[in-house]
Amino acid sequence: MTARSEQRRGMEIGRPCSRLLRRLDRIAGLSETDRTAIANLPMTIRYLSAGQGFARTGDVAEHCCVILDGYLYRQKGTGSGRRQILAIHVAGDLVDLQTLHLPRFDHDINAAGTAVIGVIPHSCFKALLQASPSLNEAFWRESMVESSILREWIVNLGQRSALARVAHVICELSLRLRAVGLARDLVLNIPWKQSDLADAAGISTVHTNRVVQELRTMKAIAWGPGNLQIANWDLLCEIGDFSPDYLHLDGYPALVADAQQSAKSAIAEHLGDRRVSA
Amino acid sequence: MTARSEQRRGMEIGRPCSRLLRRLDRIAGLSETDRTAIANLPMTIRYLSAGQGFARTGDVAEHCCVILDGYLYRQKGTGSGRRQILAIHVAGDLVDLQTLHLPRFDHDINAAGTAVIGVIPHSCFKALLQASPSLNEAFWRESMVESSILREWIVNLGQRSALARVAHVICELSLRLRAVGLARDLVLNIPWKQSDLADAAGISTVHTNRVVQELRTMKAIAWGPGNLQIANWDLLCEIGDFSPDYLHLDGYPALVADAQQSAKSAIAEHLGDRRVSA
DNA sequence: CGTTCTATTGACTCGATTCAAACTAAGTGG
DNA sequence: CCACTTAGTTTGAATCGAGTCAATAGAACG
Repeated sequence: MTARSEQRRGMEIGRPCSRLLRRLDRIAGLSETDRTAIANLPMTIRYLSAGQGFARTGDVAEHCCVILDGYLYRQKGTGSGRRQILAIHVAGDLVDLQTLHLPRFDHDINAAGTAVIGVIPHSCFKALLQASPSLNEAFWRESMVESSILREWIVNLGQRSALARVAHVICELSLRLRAVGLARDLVLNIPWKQSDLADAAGISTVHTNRVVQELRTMKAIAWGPGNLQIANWDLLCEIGDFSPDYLHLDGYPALVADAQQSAKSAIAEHLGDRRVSA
Repeated sequence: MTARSEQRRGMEIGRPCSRLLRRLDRIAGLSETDRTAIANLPMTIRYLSAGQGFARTGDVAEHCCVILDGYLYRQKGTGSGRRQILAIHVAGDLVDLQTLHLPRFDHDINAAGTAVIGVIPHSCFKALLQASPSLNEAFWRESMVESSILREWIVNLGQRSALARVAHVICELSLRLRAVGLARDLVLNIPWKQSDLADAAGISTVHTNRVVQELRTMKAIAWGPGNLQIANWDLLCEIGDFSPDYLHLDGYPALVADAQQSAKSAIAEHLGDRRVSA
């Protein structure tokens, strides 16, 4: 574990649910009661090592979890031994709301890189939902947005070229991180291998490499070890046929505009290249 | 509109929610109160002509609907003018539960062939959910199963060959129909064009045609105008890498076994003649 | 300093797309 | 009843995007 990730981690643990709160608040508008209810949820902090499994197909869940730091991803294997990444979850995401109502897992959940999660028993969650109609509503919304993202992934995998798929995944990840206050400067901290990106985009590892190189050549991204910088947000969106509607970030008025601002300064700062004004 | 579909329709309208009830009951076990509550939902019957849109991207929904007869499908277009079918809904499905919590559509919903739906105002639905915890639970489950299906589609589009994709879609459709008492004999009444199947499987129309022919040659299916017969269920499942877990049909013990039975008798009865009577 | 994991490259192959044309079935109207 | 239309299916040929296999280059690690 690097010193940097330790530091990040320490920062986060101080206010475990801050990112979750921020999001729910923007989505549904929480009352003071709701906020304290969430803050007081009995939560066990758990550290996951890189790639460690959190749930496996067939498991019966008795807990939900909040991601405090790092990434979790869902994956499913095929009969022929391939795997597909189904969803990527970032800090502040509530993973496994669905197990409240469908406790048996039909896919795996793993950590991408090291991650810190807060584990909360189902019983507490159910009590919370019954007690607060507004939280109930907020969680419904979260679930529906998750479905919406799944649908966009279907479009991505079904209709777009390899280049567009990869660009799209990066755009989404970036915007979702910014929605919880991360990656403001368009630099994403990603512990992903290219093969992970490949399994998310449904293309081979080798081809992913070629696509990444092409995105680099186009000066749309810069990919260093452990972090990925978006060098040209507009261009990346165009390549990826990305439009943020499906994320339903209604509560984030200036987020997309922000992105363009940051993109411009990022380009000015880091590259000095002017390839696109579209 | 053919005489036959009129007849089917007439049958169905008599007990509008029977398929829905059947399903919810198996999923969650309904009380008598719940059953009457659902049966008494104020519902406007609406007939959709083939291909007619029910909702369009950007619409703000004030109703949910139950499919009484026929199929509805969700679709989304890309920037380059292609479209992807995101989900297929069959009789008994509750479409748009999500709009209760996320009223703005981020995709279109259309009828495949003619369809009959029951339209129910959001307000009535919300009242229902508040009044009955068990129905609330049942609808949560329905939503979660829908998500699970979306995830399987992601796997399908991301990792499987064209042949497998098409086979998989057919397997799923067949099993979901049987779960509401339709297509018992493995003959699916489908008003689909091959181009629809193509957009669901994320492959071109021409290639879909070749795949369909291959499935025919393998004696896995027989596809006549307006109906599709599964000639060899086991084979089709194998080709499509299909395993029904993700449908969470826990309440349907003998369904899959049934399928094999019906398959055998269906083959026995119909093998040889190609235009099967529904 | 070798071991190991990941990224990169090159050559070859193959599945799937595209374009274009022919064929079929089912209306439609004279 | 037949020519005309239209929608959908089927075929063929050419092309291309992406996969596979195999080897090399770097980076990280103990």
